Amino acid sequence: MLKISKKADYALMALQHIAAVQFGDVTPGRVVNTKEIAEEYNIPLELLAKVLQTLAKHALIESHNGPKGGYALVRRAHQITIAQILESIEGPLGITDCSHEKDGEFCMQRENCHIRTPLLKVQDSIAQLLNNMTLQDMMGGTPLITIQSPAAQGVER
Amino acid sequence: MLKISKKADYALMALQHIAAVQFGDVTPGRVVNTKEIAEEYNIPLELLAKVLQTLAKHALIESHNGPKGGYALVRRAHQITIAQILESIEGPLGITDCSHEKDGEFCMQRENCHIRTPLLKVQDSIAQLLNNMTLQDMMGGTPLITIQSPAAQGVER
DNA sequence: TTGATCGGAGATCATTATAGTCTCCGACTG
DNA sequence: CAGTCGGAGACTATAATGATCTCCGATCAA
Repeated sequence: MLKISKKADYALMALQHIAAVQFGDVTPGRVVNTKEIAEEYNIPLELLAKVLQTLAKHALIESHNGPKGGYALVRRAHQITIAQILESIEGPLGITDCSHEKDGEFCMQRENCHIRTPLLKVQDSIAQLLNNMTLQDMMGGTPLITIQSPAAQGVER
Repeated sequence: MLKISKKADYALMALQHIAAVQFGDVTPGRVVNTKEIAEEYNIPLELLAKVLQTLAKHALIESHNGPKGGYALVRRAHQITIAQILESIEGPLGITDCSHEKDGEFCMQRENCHIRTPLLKVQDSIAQLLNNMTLQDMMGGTPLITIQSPAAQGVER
C-alpha cells in the first residue's frame, strides 16, 4: 500500500544520477543523456524519456538538444525536494479522493464523514516529511535530516 | 499520489462508526450490521461487506451471524492502529516494489540502485506515523451519536 | 421448526491506472 | 547536412480497483 509508481522511482534514480555526474568529481558540469541512464539502471529507454520530459516541463531539469545533448539540473541537489520530484510525476499528494476536492464536487460520504480531518493530518505529516527531504539526501554521505537512524550509512559511490 | 484505496477508506469509516456505537453512550455494546454502515455513509453494500469480512479475518472485528447480528470491535479503539487497519485491507506498507522483495527476486535496478536505502527510510517514517496513530485518534472526542442525522437514528435497535 | 435476517465466499464485470511501445517530428552540433 | 539528441502524441497490454451477483450456512425469534 501507499506505493509510489515506477515512473516516480525512475525519476528519483535519474535525478540522483544526473546530480552525481553533474556535481561529482569526474566530469563536473556534463549533461547526461537518456540512454546513459536507461542502460545504467535497466530502465526502458522510451519510458524514461517520458519521465525526463515531464521533469523538464516542471523545471526540475533543463534539456539540451542535439548531439552531446541531454539533461542537467537547474538547481542544486539540496534545493530539490523529494516532494517536488514525486509531485512532478504523480501529481499532488493526496491520500484520499477528497484531498483535493474542487468546489462543487463532493464525495458521497462527505456530509457524514468523520475521518476526513484526521486523514488530512496524516497527509500533512507525510507532506512535511517529503518536503523536508531533498535530492541531496539521496546522494549518500549525507544522512537524512528528518529521520534519525543509528547510522545512516552511505549509499556507496 | 500515495493514495489509499476506497476500500481502506471504507474500512476506516466503518470502524470509526462501530467504535462510536459500541463505546458510545446511547447503545453501548450493540453490534452493527453492514447495511447500517452502508446507508449511513453511502457505501455500496456488497463492497462494504467484503471489507468488513476482511477486517474480521484479520481479527480487528468479530462477526455475529443471524438476525440482530453484525460486527463488533475485538479491541478498544486506542488499541487498534491505523497501520493495522490499512494493512489489513491493502497489504503491507511498501512505497517501492523492492520493499518486500523475497529471496530470489530482484528488481532490475537493484545492483546499481542508489535510492533504495533512503526510500526505505521514508517508508519507515510513514510506518511509524501510522503505527502511532490509533482508531481512537479518529474519534475526535465527539461521539457519533451527536452528529447523527435524525433519519439515521431511526434504524431499529 | 421454520423463515427472515444476518455474514461467508466465490465468481464475475467494468473502469481506470499503470507500464511500456511505436512513430514521427524538430532542434542542435560538428 | 547527416547523425544525434530531445519533444510529443498515439497506442497497446496488463494489472489494480471498484463494484456487482449468486449461492451458501449460521442464527434467532415468532
